[in-house]
Amino acid sequence: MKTPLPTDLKGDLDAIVEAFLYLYTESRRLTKEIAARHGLTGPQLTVVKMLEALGELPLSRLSEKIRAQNSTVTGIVDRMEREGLVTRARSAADRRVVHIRLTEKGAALAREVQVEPMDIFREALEALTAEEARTLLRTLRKVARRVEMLVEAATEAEAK
Amino acid sequence: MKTPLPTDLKGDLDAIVEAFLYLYTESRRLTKEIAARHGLTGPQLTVVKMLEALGELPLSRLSEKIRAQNSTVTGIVDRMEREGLVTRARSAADRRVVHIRLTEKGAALAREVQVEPMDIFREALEALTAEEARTLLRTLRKVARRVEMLVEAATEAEAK
DNA sequence: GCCGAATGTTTCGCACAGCAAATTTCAGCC
DNA sequence: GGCTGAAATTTGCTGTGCGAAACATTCGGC
Repeated sequence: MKTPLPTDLKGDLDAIVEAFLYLYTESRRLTKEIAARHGLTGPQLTVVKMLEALGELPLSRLSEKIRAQNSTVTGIVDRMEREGLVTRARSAADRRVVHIRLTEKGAALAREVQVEPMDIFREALEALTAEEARTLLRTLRKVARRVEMLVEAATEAEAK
Repeated sequence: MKTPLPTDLKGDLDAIVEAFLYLYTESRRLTKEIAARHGLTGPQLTVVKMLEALGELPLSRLSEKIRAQNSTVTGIVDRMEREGLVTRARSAADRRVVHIRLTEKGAALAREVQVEPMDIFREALEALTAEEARTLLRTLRKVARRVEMLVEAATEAEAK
């Protein structure tokens, strides 16, 4: 710690966590609302946008991207396929893998929903000055690096 | 804008969103993992810690705190009551309201799980200087206010 | 003191998310 | 060919989450 000032740093940290949680849950709630307006659920909107950005993807790749298990994603894709939003196609190169791709209907929907997840958050960020944004980014990155370290330490401790 | 530098502000904002999401999902994943280690789910751990900090709470108050509907919280409390972690008690003052309180078992569990939700995030925040923390807080608050405004604007537009 | 509105909670029905374990199909290797 | 491991799916289960409706209670007004 460079500046040990123990003033009411603790209070500040609590407040940061609170603000952070507010921002996240609110952004997420809105995303869900937008998704619902188009007959989608939150995760489904995420998938649609992911596929729009990256083109077709093996299911496993998709699972990694949205941080879920294959079996979970299988279910999500099932429901989306049922709605005619995506198609499955076995890979010619490796017939174990299944490529997920947007249908025309899915692609149209993706274009229609111009809002990306977390968009309201992004929009709110525009109230910041460039200076503030840069500082915020630097700070968040610092915190992120620290989280990474803590995570590593934790997983190592587990592999005791 | 004090510093109009429109350099690659957009890129910065994207990076902020990314870092933000990383921090959230990672913190949440860890919280869930810790909760699971003690036979709890994520929301249940949140409730336990909330009650530990605030004492008994009306169910509605609890719902607000964890940002969920009453009907959702009823379910969560049901399961926790089944496990003997909390009790319900009708208020004497207003017999409509139900106070949720930790049982001895619940309180013991709360003491045992010293980690609060988002704790790893909080821990990572300690890598910041007091100065940085204060700036971060100020910036997040600003963004939060902006989100609030956007939310209000959106809900008003809906009530057209 | 009664009535209608408001408040707090629960019930019900529903759909999705999410996981683990077991299974199937396939690729690559010896 | 037989083995091992990877990719995806199936199955079975639990929890989350919501909205609508039901219910009890309280409160405000008259």
